[in-house]
Amino acid sequence: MRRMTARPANTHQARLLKLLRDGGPNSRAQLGDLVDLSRSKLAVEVDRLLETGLVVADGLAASRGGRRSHNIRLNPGLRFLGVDIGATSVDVAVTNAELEILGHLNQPMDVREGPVAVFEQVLSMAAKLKATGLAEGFDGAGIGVPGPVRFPEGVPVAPPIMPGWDGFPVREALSQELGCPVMVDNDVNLMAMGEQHAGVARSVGDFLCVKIGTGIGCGIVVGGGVHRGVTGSAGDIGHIQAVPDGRPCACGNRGCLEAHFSGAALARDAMEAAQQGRSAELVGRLEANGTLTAVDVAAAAAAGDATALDLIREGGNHTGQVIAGLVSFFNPGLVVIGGGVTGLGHTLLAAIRTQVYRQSLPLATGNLPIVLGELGPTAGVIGAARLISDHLFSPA
Amino acid sequence: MRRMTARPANTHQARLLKLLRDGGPNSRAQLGDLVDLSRSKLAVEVDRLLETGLVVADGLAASRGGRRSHNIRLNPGLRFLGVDIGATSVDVAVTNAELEILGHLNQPMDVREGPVAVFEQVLSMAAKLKATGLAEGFDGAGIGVPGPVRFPEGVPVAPPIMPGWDGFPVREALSQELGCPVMVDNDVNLMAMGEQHAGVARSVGDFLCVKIGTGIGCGIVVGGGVHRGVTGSAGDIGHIQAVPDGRPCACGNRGCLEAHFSGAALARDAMEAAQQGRSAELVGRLEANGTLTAVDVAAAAAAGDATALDLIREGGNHTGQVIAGLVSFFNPGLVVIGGGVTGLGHTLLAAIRTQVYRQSLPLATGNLPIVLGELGPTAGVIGAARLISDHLFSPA
DNA sequence: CGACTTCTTCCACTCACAGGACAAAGACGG
DNA sequence: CCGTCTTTGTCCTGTGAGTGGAAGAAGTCG
Repeated sequence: MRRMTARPANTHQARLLKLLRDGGPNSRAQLGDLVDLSRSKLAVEVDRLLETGLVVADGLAASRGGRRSHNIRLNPGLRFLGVDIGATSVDVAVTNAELEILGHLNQPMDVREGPVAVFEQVLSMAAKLKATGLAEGFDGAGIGVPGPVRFPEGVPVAPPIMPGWDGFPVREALSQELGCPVMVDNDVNLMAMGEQHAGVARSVGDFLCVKIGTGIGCGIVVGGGVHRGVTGSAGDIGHIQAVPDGRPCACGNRGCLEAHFSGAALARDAMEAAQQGRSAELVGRLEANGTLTAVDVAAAAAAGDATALDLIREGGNHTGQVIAGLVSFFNPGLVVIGGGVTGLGHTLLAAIRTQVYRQSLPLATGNLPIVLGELGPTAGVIGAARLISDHLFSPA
Repeated sequence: MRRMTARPANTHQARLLKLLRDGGPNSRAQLGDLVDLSRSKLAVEVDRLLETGLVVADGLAASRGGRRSHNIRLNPGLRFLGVDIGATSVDVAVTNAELEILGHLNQPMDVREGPVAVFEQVLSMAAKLKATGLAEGFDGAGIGVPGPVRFPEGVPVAPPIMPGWDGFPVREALSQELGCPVMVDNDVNLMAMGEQHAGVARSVGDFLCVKIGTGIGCGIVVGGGVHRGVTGSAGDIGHIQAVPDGRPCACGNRGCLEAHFSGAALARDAMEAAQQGRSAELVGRLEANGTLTAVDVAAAAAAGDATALDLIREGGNHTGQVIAGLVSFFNPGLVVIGGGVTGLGHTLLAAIRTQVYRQSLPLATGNLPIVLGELGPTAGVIGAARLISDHLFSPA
């Protein structure tokens, strides 16, 4: 199949495409109700979109009491590739133009192996998805990396946990390999966009999305759009001081949030507790696997292990304290907690909530939901697909 | 003089008005270079603006090598009132349409006397300014209050330091009294707008403006616009925890930034130091005045008093620590420090800078200026004038 | 089967705007 | 002082976007 290179010619077409993406197939008549255009104008723009092949006619809609309207949908052959590169694993998914996931692969991998090795992996995963017949090619790809990105160019800048990626032309390289447009962003921002598109943050204009994985980051959505900051490092809350004169952190300071709570810190704490014999549950798991990760802590907590619960609670307290500050500062309408450690679930959430509700002022917390992300590991890839579709569904 | 009630009829007119406000009088020809409009279109819109009286012709411009162009300027009779209600004083200023201050009054006053008393004061100050012949009436007024505001309605909500103002219809009441449109905002947001319009933040799209007065607040500018948060309490950083288990704060928590550093806290610390005889300078000032304020500390520091300098440094450290967190989170392009205690000047600034540059990551601080505000006590009133002019110079 | 709805297309009309032609006003060299 | 060139302002017409009415197409419902 030939890939679509068409782009909407004007804002009306862009608007229609986004309506069809977010609301699914729709009849011409209903589209007319949604956009404020005359029937004639609407017909012209829809016809042009049909010509470009971006949308297709799709039978007749149910009658609303008179003549039946024709259905319109985004071309069902359109395919986006969503890539979410985490610190320790890679997610690749294929979506249709409505950003529904058609196929999804996950593979453990260390980003520190460098861009070349990771790209090889990503491309082979993409090829595997293609081989299942889900796609014959991609109309666009979004990719998230665990570090700051100079957004317009799609290039990571000074990423602490992924040395070797600094300045690597991710966007250009991937675009070359895949032969389609590519957009690059921080993985946390993509998670926020994912939850905004298809998760708990639908219809919220200002919210924070805290991702607790190997590190800790925060997606900031202001007025419906992601705030990236002047150098692309906005949301980098892992190195906010949570404990004065606390533990040393890889960044050179002491007491950073990330040093006290994150997937990595939690694993370290669990190892320590096990070695000191403070938890039979953790000792057992250490002996079984030879090492411990955040997943083990989650399992131990689920089994009622007091030490594991304490670790999670303490981490939640630290995280909650930092979030409380951000809530006072930013006054969001929603806080989403996500990332690899959501398995820690309600113990973590409860600790965070307690801190935030205690420390922030009532006006800011009064009507502030603090919830777990809804999409789990798919948030990132959906956000990635959303990123590239936002780009492609905008006038050239 | 009859007041202008006209508003721009379309975005082109709004654009022209803002250009004339921010860039001063200009020739028709130069305006043509600045806005991307055909000469015919420009002429039509300028003519319409002349008809409404919002702008006036103003002689001939210098020749650019051919026929001389006609100058256009905002009606020099337009008058805006800028009101900045602080915790302990009130500023009222009259500006022309270019937001230049024509007259400015400042009066000590406690907001806790309530809205009725404060309004009486404000109106009498406005009348005094009118009496000097600066204005015969006002075309609009902006007003800042030291607490959260439900912006669209112009009503304070749950303001901690100004009980009695909760829900008071500031906008409506003042509009009634003055007979002109009024907009209300948080005083810190107005300070940010002031520095953005005429101060250090010109041409910066994303910045933070930290105001240290009786309390501490922070104006947040994102993409050129003020971020107010979902309940209007964004920027309320005074109650972020700066010292775990620190001093008790009026809000019920412990260790809030405001409890450790602010005009009020500084005065208290100085009193304590004087009573313990730790500083001859402060003791002298206490005996002379019967009490001590932040101004005394500033004076003592300027005289080289070690205790005063220590107090300022310690406060700066706490403030800097909080700001460091915000910088990591928000990644601004500039941080402005302002408010009543700018008299503490470079001692304070140095302490803040040290903390921020030490604690935040290089990518965020690499090219981040941290500077004192340029406008001092006029930032608020200029911001207030800017607020209402933005409103009036937008299509109705 | 006929009256009423709803949807789509067609067409004439309005309106915003661009851009060229031309006149007005000044600069500048001779 | 005069002619030529440049810049500015005005007038006018062409074009393309967009609206809204009319009429036809397709259905529903009693």
